[in-house]
Amino acid sequence: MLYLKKYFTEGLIQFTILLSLIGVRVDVDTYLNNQLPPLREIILGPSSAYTQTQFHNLRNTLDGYGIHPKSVDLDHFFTTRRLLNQVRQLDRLSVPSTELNTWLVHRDSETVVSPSSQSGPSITLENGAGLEDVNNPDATPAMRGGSGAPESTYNLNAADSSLGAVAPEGNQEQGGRDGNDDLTKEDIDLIDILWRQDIDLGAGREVFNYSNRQKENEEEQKPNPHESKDGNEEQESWRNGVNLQGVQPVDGETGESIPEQLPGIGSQTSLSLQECLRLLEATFPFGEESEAMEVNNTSVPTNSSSVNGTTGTVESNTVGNFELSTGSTPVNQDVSLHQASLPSCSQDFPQIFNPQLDSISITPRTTLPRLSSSNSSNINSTFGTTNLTGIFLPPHINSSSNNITSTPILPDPFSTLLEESMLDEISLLDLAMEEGFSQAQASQLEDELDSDSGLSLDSSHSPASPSSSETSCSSAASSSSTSATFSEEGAVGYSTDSEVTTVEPEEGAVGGYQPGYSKLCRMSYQDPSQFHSLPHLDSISHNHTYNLPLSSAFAEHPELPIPTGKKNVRDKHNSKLQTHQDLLDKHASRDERRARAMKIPFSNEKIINLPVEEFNELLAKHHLSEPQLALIRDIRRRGKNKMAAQNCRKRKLDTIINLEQGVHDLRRDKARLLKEKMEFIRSIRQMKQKVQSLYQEVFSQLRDEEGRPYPPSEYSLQYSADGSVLIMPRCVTTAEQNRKPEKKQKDKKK
DNA sequence: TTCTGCTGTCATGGC
DNA sequence: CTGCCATGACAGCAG
Repeated sequence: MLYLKKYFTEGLIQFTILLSLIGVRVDVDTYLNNQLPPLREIILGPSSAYTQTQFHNLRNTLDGYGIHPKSVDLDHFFTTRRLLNQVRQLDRLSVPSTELNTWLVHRDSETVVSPSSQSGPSITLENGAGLEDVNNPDATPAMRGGSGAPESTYNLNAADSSLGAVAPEGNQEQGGRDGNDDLTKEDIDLIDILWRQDIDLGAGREVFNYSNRQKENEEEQKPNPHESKDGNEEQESWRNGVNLQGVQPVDGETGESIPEQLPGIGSQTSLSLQECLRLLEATFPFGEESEAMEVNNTSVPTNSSSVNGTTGTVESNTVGNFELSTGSTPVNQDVSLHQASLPSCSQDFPQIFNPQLDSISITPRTTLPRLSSSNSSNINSTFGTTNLTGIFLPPHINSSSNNITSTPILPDPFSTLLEESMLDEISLLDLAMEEGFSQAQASQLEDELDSDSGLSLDSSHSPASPSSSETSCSSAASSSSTSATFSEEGAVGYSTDSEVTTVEPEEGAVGGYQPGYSKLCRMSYQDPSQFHSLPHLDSISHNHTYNLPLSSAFAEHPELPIPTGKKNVRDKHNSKLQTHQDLLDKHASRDERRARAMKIPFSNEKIINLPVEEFNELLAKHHLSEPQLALIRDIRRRGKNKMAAQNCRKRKLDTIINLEQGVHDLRRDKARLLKEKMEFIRSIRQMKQKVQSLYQEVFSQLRDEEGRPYPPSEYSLQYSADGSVLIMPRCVTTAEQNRKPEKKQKDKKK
């Protein structure tokens, strides 16, 4: 059965790891508690029968933060709950599951199964018990468990029971189990928020690494449950040794020793870690006692030492929360799972628990300490919770909790949470904006594509970019294997047409079908491949009347086949061309036929494109009648006007395209500016947050002549221009905002 | 048949 | 004044 469990558990773990890798959070807690009794049975073992009640108990404990029903702290508890709910409502942060999380789960399950785990609890219990007794005189007998074992022991049992380990003391679990779910989620949210906040505040990654190292150390340190059974004394001695060392946790980032004030947060976390480790060891007896003694000597002593040194017996020590050393502060005694779950608040928490802090601004802080105190009584439940949380919490949470000591600055947690939520909103806005921007870009791209399909084609021919148009046209002309001779004509307006015209023989008799070529140029823009298919020109339906040398030539030499026939020879669509030529002739004939009718001796092309001087010479050469001259002038006028109209239309298109481009650029700039704006807003908020935290910190440390803290409701800090900070009554501040109060002035360096 | 786009043409104005 | 160009407006044609 054990093997089956092990394999099954391993499979689940692997599956969970995969899920975590792809970002899916696996709420094992839920499944274990509610959904899969068989699974739980398999993983946790037959002892899970106990666990149900234990889970209930645990849940209760979590909800109540381990507060005894009769405890006066229930008020605080509800307050905390309310605040937490509010925070949750502000922003629900989904905690991503990670590998670490999965492993923790696995370990727990294994631990439960393994008989050693059962024995293990006793060991831990002893350690914790001693501490617990000392620290938590408040603990009710019921909480401690019917066994009468020390609280620590009880806690351990509870934790184990939560895991499915045998927990004969049902009483203990009552406090803790039920609340686990809710608290765990809340804690997760808080932890995640705080963790992010730490990151935002610049907490070094090494901090987390440090915590991780501690975790690992703890894992390694954790002797096998079996051994722990027998070696409870060893652990205690180990811890004692740690205490003797008096090593304080060191901020991984700053290298400074971390204040020991941290309440039970760390302890809780550590407890969960230890339990997890212990369970893991139980499952996978990789950890040798010797290896654990090495690890303990190194990492463990650091945290616990400080604790013991101050308070003498701190749950955290018992729990093995090395990171959080609360020894010096009386708060140390208060250990709450919540706080334990709260990751990166380490530095702030001292402030939080600092009684000097003004109640107004630090309402959350006050609540938290209270919670911790209340929890102190229900350490057992806390531990149970811790197990769940620690096990199921995402790795970063754990790391963050471990890192609490190392985190540099932690402002008011709730304000931080609020700030974070706001920041998240901003980030969401940013994302939305970015998305909008991307969408806008996409739409613009679509527009551009559309314009390319339509306008841009023309744009290439636009007068504004005559070069391009010309180039394209020239390319088209070149593709048509004709050398541009239009220069001879003295190109006018768009070279496109003129160049195209050059395709024809100089006389232009052979089909100076300019419009068609212009169209060709456009088509070439649309699809360059069409350059090779010049014959398509023949298929151009539009008839462009007068400059058509074709028609003129045809008119002049009716007997000759239509000049376009040259191209048509290559063309496969002769019949089509024939029809088209008919149409061309038909349409072109208007001025052409007139010219024919009037016996005009030269082509319309010359009439239109020749420079004025040459044109006049041409006219002078031939003795033309007045009607002929009038017709020629009309032809020239219309021809030029036609080109002018084409140029004009091209310019229009080009203008439109330019405007579109300008709109695109403006939109892009707008999006960029908005993004920058949001970034500035975010940075400003962060600065405000920091300033607020500093304000609170400074204010909380201020004392009057009698050493009493200033009530924040009556006094406030004012910043002077020279950088000094003044504390002055609020009434004065409000009434005499502009006047510099000469009241109490205390320079605060900051 | 209607709509739309393209083209040619005319009228006008400016240079 | 003439020539050229630009442009709006209109009409015709074709898809």
